[in-house]
Amino acid sequence: MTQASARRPRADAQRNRERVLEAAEHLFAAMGLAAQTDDVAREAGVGVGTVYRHFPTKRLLVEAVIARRTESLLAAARAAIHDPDPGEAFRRTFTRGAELLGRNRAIAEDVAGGMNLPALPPGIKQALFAALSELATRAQSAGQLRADVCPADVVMLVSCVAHSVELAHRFDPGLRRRFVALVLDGLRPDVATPLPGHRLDLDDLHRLAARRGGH
Amino acid sequence: MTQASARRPRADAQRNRERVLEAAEHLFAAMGLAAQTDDVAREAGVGVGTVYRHFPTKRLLVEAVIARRTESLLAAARAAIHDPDPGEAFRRTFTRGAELLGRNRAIAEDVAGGMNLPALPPGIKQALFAALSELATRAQSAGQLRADVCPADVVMLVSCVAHSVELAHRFDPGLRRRFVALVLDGLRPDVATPLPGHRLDLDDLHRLAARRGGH
DNA sequence: TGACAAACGGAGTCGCGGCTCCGTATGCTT
DNA sequence: AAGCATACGGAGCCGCGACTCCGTTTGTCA
Repeated sequence: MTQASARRPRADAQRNRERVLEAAEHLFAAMGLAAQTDDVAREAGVGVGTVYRHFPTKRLLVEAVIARRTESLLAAARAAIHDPDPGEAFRRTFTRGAELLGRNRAIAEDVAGGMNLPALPPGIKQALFAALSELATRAQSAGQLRADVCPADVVMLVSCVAHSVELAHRFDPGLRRRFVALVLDGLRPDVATPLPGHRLDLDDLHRLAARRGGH
Repeated sequence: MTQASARRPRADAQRNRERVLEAAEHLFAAMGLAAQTDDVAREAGVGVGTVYRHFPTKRLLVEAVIARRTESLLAAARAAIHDPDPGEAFRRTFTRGAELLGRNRAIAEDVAGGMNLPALPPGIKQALFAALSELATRAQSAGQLRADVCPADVVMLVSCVAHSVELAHRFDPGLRRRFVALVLDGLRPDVATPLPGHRLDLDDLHRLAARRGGH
């Protein structure tokens, strides 16, 4: 068997890794994915080489940042599943997610542009979407969410909220909140002009993504 | 005064310009703005140099294509202003616009990512947004559209529809239609949880865009 | 039909941004 | 304190895609 792991990393390495993550969080939140690795390095007071040693790819750095910023939302979403008022639980979680997106441009861009499903092993994004779907289904059973939306619609709406974050950034911060309010109104069970087309769940979404991705 | 214009351009030049436009329309519709100028040239059976002689910039080529594909929608939008049923006129025009976006990936990307307001002299995009705002206002006066949405919201919704086109392309064509239906439901006057924040009209939007653009 | 302006083609340039390489510095262990 | 693995820095590389330049071709007009 191969000589396994890992004595504890050197102190400066650990410190620098933390600095890089913090710099990346700031820059990505403020400038989105357009922030360059060199900028992150400068902000962290570190050379580019160091950034790439800790995060061999820009994508990996981005995902590390997203993971850190998303954990508590995932916890909240999972807790909300047992809320006695499923409609409210869904709306609260949806809104809270929107606010996270509003606070971090890079996460918004990532969710808007990709929601690219083959993410990290832990798969926080998938977990979040799964929890949100669960919340939606419960709200539907309670008659507090229109019955004809499906998990794929919810994912799409989240992606559109992420898109509205970019617009809000470019024009007016208020736009995002107004959009979320409009969407939630459109999701009420009483309006409900039946939606065209067919329902898709998260698995269908994965399958379709894989097919198109494979070209 | 300077020697003014323009004897008629050479026959091959005219022919090539047309070929380039047509190739660009096909490629941009199918692959979005990711289609490269070299591809357009190849598809047109022409050298890159020729493309750049007729359209000195990729952006100018894109805008020429958009202008061609958008004219008839603008005419329809303007005609709809005099429709006796303003609610229906708004919804029909909104839907028709969404379908145009669904048919042309590049236009969708352009509307989603930029809706960058300083466009060509004719300013087709502005004209379209103006007409759509007018339609919305009339629908509101007739009590067929919630009173608290404003022109900026409508522009944002269009941009989000454009975004949903990308998702539809990547996952399932049905997603766009479902999104449009959801949004139109959210715009009905009877639901109307009041929207947060303040109203913005198109001029505000221009002003804000200019301020941010100037950094 | 000759001559010349107009147009063509496409190899090459250029800027950008992600990433690598390697000579130097530094923390840890003995 | 010496030695070595680990980590650092940042100049430079490389691929990509928009755009240019110039030698060649072609339409037009006298």
